[in-house]
Amino acid sequence: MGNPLNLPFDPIERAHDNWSQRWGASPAMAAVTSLMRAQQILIGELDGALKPFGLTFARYEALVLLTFSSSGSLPLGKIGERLMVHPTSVTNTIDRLEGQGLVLRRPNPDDGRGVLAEITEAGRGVTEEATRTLLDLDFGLGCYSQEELWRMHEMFVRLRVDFGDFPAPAVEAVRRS
Amino acid sequence: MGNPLNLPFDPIERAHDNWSQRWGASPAMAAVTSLMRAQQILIGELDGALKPFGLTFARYEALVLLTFSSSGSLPLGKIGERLMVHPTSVTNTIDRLEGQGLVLRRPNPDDGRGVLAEITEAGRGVTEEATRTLLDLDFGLGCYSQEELWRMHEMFVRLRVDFGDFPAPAVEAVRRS
DNA sequence: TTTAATTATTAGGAAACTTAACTATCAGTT
DNA sequence: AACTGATAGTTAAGTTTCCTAATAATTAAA
Repeated sequence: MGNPLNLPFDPIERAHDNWSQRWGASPAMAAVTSLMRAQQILIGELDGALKPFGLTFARYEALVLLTFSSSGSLPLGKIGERLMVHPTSVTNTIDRLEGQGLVLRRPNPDDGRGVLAEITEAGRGVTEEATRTLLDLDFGLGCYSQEELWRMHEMFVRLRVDFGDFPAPAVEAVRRS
Repeated sequence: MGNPLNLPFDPIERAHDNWSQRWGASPAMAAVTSLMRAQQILIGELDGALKPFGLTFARYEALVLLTFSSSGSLPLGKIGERLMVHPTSVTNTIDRLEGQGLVLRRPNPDDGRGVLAEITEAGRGVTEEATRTLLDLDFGLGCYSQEELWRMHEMFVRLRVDFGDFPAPAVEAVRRS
């Protein structure tokens, strides 16, 4: 359902109009509904673009994260923390990437309980190609200007801080607005 | 993973900083990543709030849609169209709601192939209660002002139009900004 | 040192999406 | 009137991500 709908009207606008008559205008209801749809569209777009590489956006993010590490490897727990996904999802993600030869598991020398995921050369290659593809796509957000994108990002920072992802950033970090 | 992360830093900001060093600043990358996280937080919040009613946000939306209809019933296909979900997901959603006694299936008198989902009295009651709960929650968006929420909504309208959900709205529809 | 916490995996299940095949029925054409 | 093609809904199999809970191994703290 990431596909074009081609409806003659905006179903969210119409839902909100009906909603207003019973419960009063709720910009929050309109915003949350259209945010959900936007996410659905974008994940469809990104996953579609990554399909030729055998990747999903989640798996792509894991690969990119590994390339950021100087050793090319990270404990699985760290990966989950950084990507904000559940430990069982990390296991699954790394399972797949390992099966594709883009990553390999090694015991963590610093922690006998732990496991490192290490990106392979093939993994690095795929990451580069996939990144070029996504950049060409503007990550699906080509209809926005740079300024709008930063504004959107900062809008979400507020939400994420509010829900306890991390402490409110220092003021200088909001310079780009 | 809709839970608070309580990290000492913003993992998305950090990822973007690393990203910038290799591929250059990409506000689109930052925006899409934080949008995904925002969606994850919000769906967790909404589903959590609806759990006491035995609902998910998707099932709640289906109920609300039915209450909007004068007859309290709609063909399943229409439901999928309005909620922008896949036909097989509609079948599943209505299966669940029917199992809970909130909805019942009837043959569509106007189309021998079709099926109507009709909301029950129990369904109407649950919808009212659930709605009050979500309104109290501001749909998880309590950290924004009304103006910001409309701006956010309109931002997503642009994306949705761009991806062919529906034709660009007339200018008067953007009056609230 | 005993206890408690952490790391990762496994298993079972929910929810939503995808593709594909299938039944019925409708609608347009010849 | 019959044939063809499209539509409505279901079913099935498989993917993804989440959840809870249990487990084994190891580490850290009391």
